[in-house]
Amino acid sequence: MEKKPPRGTRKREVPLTEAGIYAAALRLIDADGVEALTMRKLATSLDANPMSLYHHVPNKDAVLRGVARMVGTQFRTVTLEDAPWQERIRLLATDFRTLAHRHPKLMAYSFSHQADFIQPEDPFWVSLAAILDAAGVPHSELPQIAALVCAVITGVLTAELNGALNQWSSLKPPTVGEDVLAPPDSDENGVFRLALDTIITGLESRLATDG
Amino acid sequence: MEKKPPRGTRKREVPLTEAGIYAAALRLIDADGVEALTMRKLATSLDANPMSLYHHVPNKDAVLRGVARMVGTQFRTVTLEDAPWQERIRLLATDFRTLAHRHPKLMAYSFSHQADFIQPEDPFWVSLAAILDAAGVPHSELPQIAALVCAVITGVLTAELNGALNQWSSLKPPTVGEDVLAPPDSDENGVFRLALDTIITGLESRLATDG
DNA sequence: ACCTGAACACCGTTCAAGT
DNA sequence: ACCTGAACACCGTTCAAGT
Repeated sequence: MEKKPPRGTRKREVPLTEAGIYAAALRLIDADGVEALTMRKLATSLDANPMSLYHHVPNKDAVLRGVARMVGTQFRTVTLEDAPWQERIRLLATDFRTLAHRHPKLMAYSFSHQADFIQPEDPFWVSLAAILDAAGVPHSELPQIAALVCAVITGVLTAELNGALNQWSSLKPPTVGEDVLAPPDSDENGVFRLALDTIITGLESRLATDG
Repeated sequence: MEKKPPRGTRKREVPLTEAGIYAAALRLIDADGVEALTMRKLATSLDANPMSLYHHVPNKDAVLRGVARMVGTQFRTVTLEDAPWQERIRLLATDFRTLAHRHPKLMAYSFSHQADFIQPEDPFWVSLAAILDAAGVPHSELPQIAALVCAVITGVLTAELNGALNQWSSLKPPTVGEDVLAPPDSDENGVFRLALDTIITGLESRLATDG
């Protein structure tokens, strides 16, 4: 048996690195939320002195941006060149949703606080542009249409992640009196798919009248 | 000329009240953002001791919720019973957008942090439910459809308020090389209206196939 | 009833000093 | 080059004491 060094002086097995700091921050965020992340707690979780972090990262905001970028990089989707664009956009959206569900606290934060979370070189944006192009969206309209799709997807996901979607869809229609109460946990999958189908149908009809 | 009392002991003309605290908080939020709001600064702006606030308000979170509720109460929209539901939903959305533009920092915060920001008795929700009912949405689907409309509107507004919409819609399509850069400030009005039109069209076609 | 000063347990970050 | 302790300028909130 080795003797454990006294608490607080235990040596790190791994040297402090930028990537290691982001990974530890992500663990804390997944567990307790972005607002509970503290440079001091982050350092403690790495067995480091709080001030040591500042040799690898300029400040807390950079940590949050770094974590968001790291997670964004993990996004993967398969490209189905031959499938209809409706199917492809559905797949893209659900793949993105899967990532959002893996790190809900971080993603909810990123959607609302980091306007540059989705970048032009990101696979999400590249795929989206390719799909809309394949669907026949004119180049002149493509940025606006892509922006609208992004906004709708992140908007519905935000509402889902923070519970608003669930609350709204359990409200009974206020005009009638004899309805039963909605089930305690209404189907969020359903509302997400509904939103997706609705904008896809809307885009379909826009493309039909254009061409 | 009256002699001003020395700095820091100037007497309040108005006694401290819950509503007065919310109003002062809103002024600070409009000016500097939610994250800059501090119980201590809030007290200073009211010429009060920081601790005096706690006799009218339980804590900072209650202040934020109170401010959000106060602003939410200000929402007004006219009811055009006779207009087609497409027109009515457009008007409801733009009225809501007007309110969001009046207090962008607070609304962006509320959308992402307060799942219960839109409540069942709020005029926004009541109007939305009435319009969808008039449009012929079956009662059984109404909560889900209303939730989807809420999520899309708040989602697009969030993206607009935090600048993401503008950034996304200025990205040039990544596949082509010879495009000119998008104009520095692309038309957000346009993207908002585009999103609105797209979900309205999507809903239209869903209602058509239902009936 | 309403207000207040002191205090507690935290923050992020700077800086001079150590190895 | 990397780490660290002390310190600074803040936070939200509790509590005992004042009027």
